[in-house]
Amino acid sequence: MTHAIAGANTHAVAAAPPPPREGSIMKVTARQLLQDRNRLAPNTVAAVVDGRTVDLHTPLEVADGVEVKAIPSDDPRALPIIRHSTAHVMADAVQRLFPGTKVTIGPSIDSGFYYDFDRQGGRFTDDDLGRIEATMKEIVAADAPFVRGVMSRDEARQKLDAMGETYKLEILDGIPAGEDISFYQHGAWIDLCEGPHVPSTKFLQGVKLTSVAGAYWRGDERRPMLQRIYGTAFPSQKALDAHMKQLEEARARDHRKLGKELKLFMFHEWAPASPFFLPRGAWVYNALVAYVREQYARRGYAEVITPQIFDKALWETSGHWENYRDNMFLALGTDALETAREGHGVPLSGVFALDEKVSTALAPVHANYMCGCKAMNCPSHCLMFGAERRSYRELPLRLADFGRLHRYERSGVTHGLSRVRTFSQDDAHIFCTPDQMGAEISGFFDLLDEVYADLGMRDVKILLATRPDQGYLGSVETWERAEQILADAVLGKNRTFEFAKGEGAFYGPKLEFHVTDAIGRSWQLGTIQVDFNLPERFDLTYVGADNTAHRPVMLHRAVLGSLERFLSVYIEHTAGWFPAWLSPEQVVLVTVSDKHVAFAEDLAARLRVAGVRATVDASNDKLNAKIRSASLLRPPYIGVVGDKEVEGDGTQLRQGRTDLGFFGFDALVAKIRAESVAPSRRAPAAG
RNA sequence: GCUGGUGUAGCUCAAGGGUAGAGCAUCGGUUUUGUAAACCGGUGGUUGUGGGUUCAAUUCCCAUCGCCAGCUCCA
Repeated sequence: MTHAIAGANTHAVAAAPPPPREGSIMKVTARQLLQDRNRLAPNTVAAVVDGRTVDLHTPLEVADGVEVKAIPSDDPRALPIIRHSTAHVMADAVQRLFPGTKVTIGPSIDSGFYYDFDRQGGRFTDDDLGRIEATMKEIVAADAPFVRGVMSRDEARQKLDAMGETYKLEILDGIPAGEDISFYQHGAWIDLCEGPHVPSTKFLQGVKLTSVAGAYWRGDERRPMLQRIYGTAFPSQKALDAHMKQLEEARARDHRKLGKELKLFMFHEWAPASPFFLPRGAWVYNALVAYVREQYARRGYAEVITPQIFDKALWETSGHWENYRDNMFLALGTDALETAREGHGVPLSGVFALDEKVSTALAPVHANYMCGCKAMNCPSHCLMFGAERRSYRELPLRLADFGRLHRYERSGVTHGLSRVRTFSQDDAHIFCTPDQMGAEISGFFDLLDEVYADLGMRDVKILLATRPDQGYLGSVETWERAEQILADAVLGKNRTFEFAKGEGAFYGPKLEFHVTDAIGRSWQLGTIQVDFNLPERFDLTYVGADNTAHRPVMLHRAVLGSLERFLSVYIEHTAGWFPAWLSPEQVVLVTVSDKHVAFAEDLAARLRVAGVRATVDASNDKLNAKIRSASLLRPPYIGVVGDKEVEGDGTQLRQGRTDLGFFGFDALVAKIRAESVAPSRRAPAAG
């Protein structure tokens, strides 16, 4: 029982010893430093000492006169501390309510915190969450101070053993020799923990448990499944309320919900994770492709069209067979299927992913018959490059491809449009000389900046994803060279980047471009990857000015990435309110009464001839109802047509809930036509 | 793939061992409307699919598929 444990531990968690002084170096806590300077405020959660964020409990070795700043509870740096402490309070509550439950780890995360528990035989229900939350509130109200203590390794082991905390024992064994083995206690509850923590439980206002889910011990699917409880915490109830509102906003923008409501796309269980684009969605999709094509036309790209299904030999050459086979759909002819069926009696459909059973059944046909649906365009482009004798004068050769790709994604990972099994990308491969790489990457930055600006995506953040630990092609030296080129290109554009260690593709390092959407969430969209490997594998060469063969470099790049995934981001970014240049309809005309229908139909027809996408709602609903039902599809403009508008040959225009006033036919055409192209393509305003 | 949840009309949701109901949408009619929901009436379901238990299953059990959350994965 928790209380018995705490009783036994009272001595172990003693106050820290008085600070030893060694010359000008002393060992003191941030609390002492702040007190000495009279800067400890009632709302101080932690401190910044020497540039490091530390809690008030942990003894530090600092020099005399070190700089110390208090962190108040509403400082962003306090948030992870508050959340981590809240995780402790939750674990306390769980062990009070469910004795025998073992604790494991409970970190703070971006959206809050979680704690993983091993609860024998039991799972936590929503009711349990309510009870846990209530108990947590009691613990918070008790205003119990957090106390830090240090034990020897043997003491710690005995203690955890007595508590039956087997997972904590495993964590203890992982703590390197020489490091302090610290425990934190609040009230009667104690936990092996390195901190940091808030001074007392009263700092944990605005606490909310959000969900429960399974999670593997140490993220390893071979190890026990634990019960993870997620929650979030803020310095105040008010801040929590704001956060809950933000979540609600995100739910309201969920592209799966909007996709249905706005009739953009659908799914069917006979093609799992494969979107069907309905006419409105297909319009947006095609408009995006048209926009990118226009960009390509001005930037020297050439678009190609390539096959869907290839002999296994292609994938063996490219390395996908070895590195990516489990994610590929295989396609077989009837004869191969018959061979497999006869040999093994395994029922097969025409297209499927490779699992062990199927793999065994197919063993006899692998050699000759196996084909793969393309999961990437690059190998095709290599074949195209290699099909002719290439001159250095042709480089850089930029081959763009909107080809449809199929990737087998495991059933649990698919998600709306953002993770699907079939999609196409605004994909292109640039074949160039090593000398041209810098200029090509630089040119790509220009393209990227213009596209993101046109789409209203801000705050482009760049990550450099480096060589994975294993399963990569080529030599370490080649990788390092490529990583250097990418880093130099970013710096050459006066931009900064962060490393994403080990996150590179198996064939090369990449830059990832992350943008922030309208409600502050970050998404990876674009990427550019250096690849020395595929040209090697496909033995691609060009004839240089010196009349000898040289190996080209390949750059893989995409601006929007998967168009499907981009649409999911863009729908949520705009909440379904597409700008006129990307909206399936630009103006919906609603009539005041059916006297006006004939005029409205005529006006809409003339608008369409003039290049404006206009429709008419001629139903016999009242005007209010028509405006409402038109609004549900979120068109950029709605135009009201009544007697006055028939008279003036135009419409009373509204945008959302705003009345824009009367627009005659010519003015309306001029306005909407001007907005029918991407912002970067519009004529600059006169004057 | 794993853990848990879930699947009822086109959509959002009720009900429930004795073959299901609302609102909206759709259809028909009345109304002729001035800036976010007029009124009346009708149609619409093998309750995801396949087995099992039972006199009886949509309800209980098993399997399977889809979806949702999380884990793992994301070339």
